[in-house]
Amino acid sequence: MKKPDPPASAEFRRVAQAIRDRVRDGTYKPGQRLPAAPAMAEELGSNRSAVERAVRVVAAEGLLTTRQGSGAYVSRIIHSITRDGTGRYRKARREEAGPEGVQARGAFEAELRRMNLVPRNHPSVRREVPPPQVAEILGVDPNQVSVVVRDRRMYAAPADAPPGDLGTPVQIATTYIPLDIAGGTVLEDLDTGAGGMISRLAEMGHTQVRIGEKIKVRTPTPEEAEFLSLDLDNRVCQITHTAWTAEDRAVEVTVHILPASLWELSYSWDIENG
Amino acid sequence: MKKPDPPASAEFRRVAQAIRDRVRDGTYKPGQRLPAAPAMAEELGSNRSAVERAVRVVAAEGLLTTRQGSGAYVSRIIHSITRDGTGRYRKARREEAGPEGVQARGAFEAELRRMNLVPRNHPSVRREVPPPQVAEILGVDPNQVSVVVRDRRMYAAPADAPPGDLGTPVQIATTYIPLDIAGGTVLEDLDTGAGGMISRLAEMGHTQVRIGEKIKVRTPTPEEAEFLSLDLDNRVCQITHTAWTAEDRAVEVTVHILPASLWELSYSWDIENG
DNA sequence: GAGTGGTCTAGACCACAGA
DNA sequence: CTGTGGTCTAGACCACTCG
Repeated sequence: MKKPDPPASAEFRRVAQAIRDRVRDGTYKPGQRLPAAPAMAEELGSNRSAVERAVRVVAAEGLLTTRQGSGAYVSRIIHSITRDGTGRYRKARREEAGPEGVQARGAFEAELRRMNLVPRNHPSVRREVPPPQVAEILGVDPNQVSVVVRDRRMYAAPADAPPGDLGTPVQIATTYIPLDIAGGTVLEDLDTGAGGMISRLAEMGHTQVRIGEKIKVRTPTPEEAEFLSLDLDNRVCQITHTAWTAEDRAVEVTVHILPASLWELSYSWDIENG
Repeated sequence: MKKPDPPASAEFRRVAQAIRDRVRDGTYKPGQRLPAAPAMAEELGSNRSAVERAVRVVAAEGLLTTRQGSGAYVSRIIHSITRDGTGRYRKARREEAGPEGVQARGAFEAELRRMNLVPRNHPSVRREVPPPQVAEILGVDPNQVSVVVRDRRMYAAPADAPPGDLGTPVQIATTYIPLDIAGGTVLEDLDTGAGGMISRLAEMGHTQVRIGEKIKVRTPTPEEAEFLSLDLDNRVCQITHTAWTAEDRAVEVTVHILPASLWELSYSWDIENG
């Protein structure tokens, strides 16, 4: 049954909306493969080009992921995960956190459990030449190996997934600490112990008293797109997180890369009335 | 001089990068019209379809704006404006703020001035039935006219622009206040006086002591796209800002809609070490 | 009315996935 | 090897802007 009648203004948007609707109402379920483009074109009374373009649009919004040669799939996570920026920095919460520190746990984990998912982590540690903006914040040499880099790739896996299944990549968190602070300490170990980095830094005399976060929305780099299985025209939130000591020294910078469609960011604070 | 040699994987991406480069290096200046698609195709050794698609991609990133029948233009603002979420809520700053309150002034204005721009404002006030999520936060009836709505459309104009030229739309801010608080008060006037809404609310016994903001990145609605002159596949940040009193009553919700490519968000706070 | 971007069509080739 | 998405091509029509 063709449908050539309407003046066809923005046919691909009509198809895109049909796809969104089917994802939202569960006709297409998370993880499921969509019908091939020609089939869907037939079904919707359209043509392959329009369907391809529609899929591109919806994929850029984060609802679909395409894999060349294989098909278009509904994203496994189609609702937002909340990242509570401020709430995580309370001592009570920090003490109950696991080895990988505050960021990986607490609210984030609870958030995922509500979706029947569990967090997985792939940490790594190395020494490196810092990116220029990070070097500037930390006040270290941008041309030398002057920072310890703690890299965490974070996933969300179905609660019943086998240990080998990492699940969906949801975040890249890269922490930079000046080499003269972290070099040769437990901060170069994968496991930093109870309370994580923040507690260790405090024990070394670098107690954090103030946090700043800057948020920028942009397209992912090819590497980010690859790891997060995003299209190049998706969007990521880049959060540059900086921790200062009472002496106003920046002791830690963490850059978080989050698929923008996957997350909701939350901050809260008291007003100074003095 | 054609360039048909390379296997042409993602020709439109090559063209898109060429356009980005020319915007970044000033070959195409802010506000300037780009060459027509066929001309640009010739110049870059490409074809109209590839150029159109490339323009679409770069426009979705916020660097270009297209006007059907007229042309593609470099966006007037191609660098980020910073919105400091937390810094604006200090009493010192509030007292020096103008009539439209904290949000419209302070850091935002300073930020713009550095780009040789000045803020312009189009406020309006009315009573309305609140959107469901707002009604839930404020605890008011979602089916009745139960809130006062203060709407501000914000622009950035060149410093030397005539008064008639509003400049580039940069933000929509919609504030909702329960009718039983704001009804019949100065909060229904366009000008709320020195210190703005926050000070007036405090004087009425609704002192704000805690702020929460939730940030979501999404595609704009057609109406938002229209006002902000965005394409439908751009992105906006939707910031839902809530203010609570000491009695834990939400007295004000403001929804900010910002073109994501135009803004950088910033938050900072002290860590509780108690 | 001429020029512009927006869209659609139809067909073609490629790279990749997976049986 | 077949089917898939990704892309390119070339031409066509439309809606809109602007002189």
